[in-house]
Amino acid sequence: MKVKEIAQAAGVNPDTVRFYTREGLLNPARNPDNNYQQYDADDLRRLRFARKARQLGFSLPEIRSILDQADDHHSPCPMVREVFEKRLAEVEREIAELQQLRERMKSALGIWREMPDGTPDGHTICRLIEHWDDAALASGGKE
Amino acid sequence: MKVKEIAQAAGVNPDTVRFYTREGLLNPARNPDNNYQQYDADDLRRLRFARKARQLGFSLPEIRSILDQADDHHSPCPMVREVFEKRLAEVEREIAELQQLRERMKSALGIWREMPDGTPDGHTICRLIEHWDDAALASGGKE
DNA sequence: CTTTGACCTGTGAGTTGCTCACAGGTTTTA
DNA sequence: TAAAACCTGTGAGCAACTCACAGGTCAAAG
Repeated sequence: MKVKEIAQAAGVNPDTVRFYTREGLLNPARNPDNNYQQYDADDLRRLRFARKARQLGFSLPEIRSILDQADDHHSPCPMVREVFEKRLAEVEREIAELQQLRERMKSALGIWREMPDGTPDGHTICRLIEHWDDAALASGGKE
Repeated sequence: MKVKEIAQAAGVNPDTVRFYTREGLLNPARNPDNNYQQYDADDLRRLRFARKARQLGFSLPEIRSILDQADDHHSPCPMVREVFEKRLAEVEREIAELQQLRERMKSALGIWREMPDGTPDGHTICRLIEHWDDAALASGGKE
C-alpha cells in the first residue's frame, strides 16, 4: 500500500502517515523501482493501534514505547495499564481546571450584566476585566 | 522599571514580559544610556490586564486587539463581551469533550480489569487497546 | 580599580501533534 | 505526450510561553 491508501484505510490524513513514519511508529519497506514507501498489513495494524491509543489519551512517545515493547515480544499491557491510570488522573485534573475556568467566566459574565461599558481614560482599559476579582484564583494553583 | 522589576510586580516570569514586549502588548521606552527597556506604570497596568484576561481565557491576539482599541479611545468592552461569550462556549465544549474522554477511559479500565495481559504474537499488539470498542466515539465528532 | 555576580540585550529553539507548503520526481489518465 | 494526480523529504506554522546562548552593563566587594 502507498501512503494515500493506508491513510484512507485508517481514516487519517496522509500527512499523518508520513509524520508517524518520520517518528518511527511505522516502518514501511521501499519499492526499489521508485523509492515509494510500501506499507503492509502490519503497518496498518500499527497505525490503527496508534490512532486508538491517541483517542484513549496516549502520547506519541508512549505509543512508540508500547509498540517497541511489543516488537520485542514483551507484553506492553502492564505498561499500558500504568500509563493509562496516570493519564486518567491528568484528564480529571484538566477537567477540574476547565470547570474552574468556566465558573470564573460565568461569574464574570453575571457581574458584567450590571456594569456599563466604559471609555478608556488613561487609567482604565476595560473595567470589566480590571475590576474582575481574582481572589477565587488563589485556591487553584498549579504545581 | 526594568524587566525583572515589572515582572515581579505583576507576578510573572521575566521572559513572559520580554515575550509580551516582542508581541507588541507592551511598549516600553528605552534608557538611552544603556539601551535597557524602561517600563512605566501604564505598562504595568497593561501587563496586569493581560494576565487577568489570559486567566479569563482570552488569547494574546484578542488581548492585543482590546489593548489597541483602548489606545484609540474606543471602548473595548462590547468586544470583550462578545469574545468572552464565544470563549465560554468553547470552554464548555472542551469540558464536554474531556468528560467524554474520561468516560471512555474509565470504561476501558473497567473492562481491562477482567482481561489478562497478552503477549504480542504478530497479530496483536495489545488486546487492551485493540479490542477496545470505539463505537462510542461515533457520537463525538469534531467539526 | 578590578573582579565577580547579577542583571540586561536580542534571537533562536523547544514544547505537542499534527497540517500545510514547497520543489522536484513518478505514474496514471486522456 | 502532456496534464493531472500522486509520490518524495524537508521545513515551517500553530499557542503561549520557557529556556538557552552569547555578549553588554552595572553595583558592590576586595
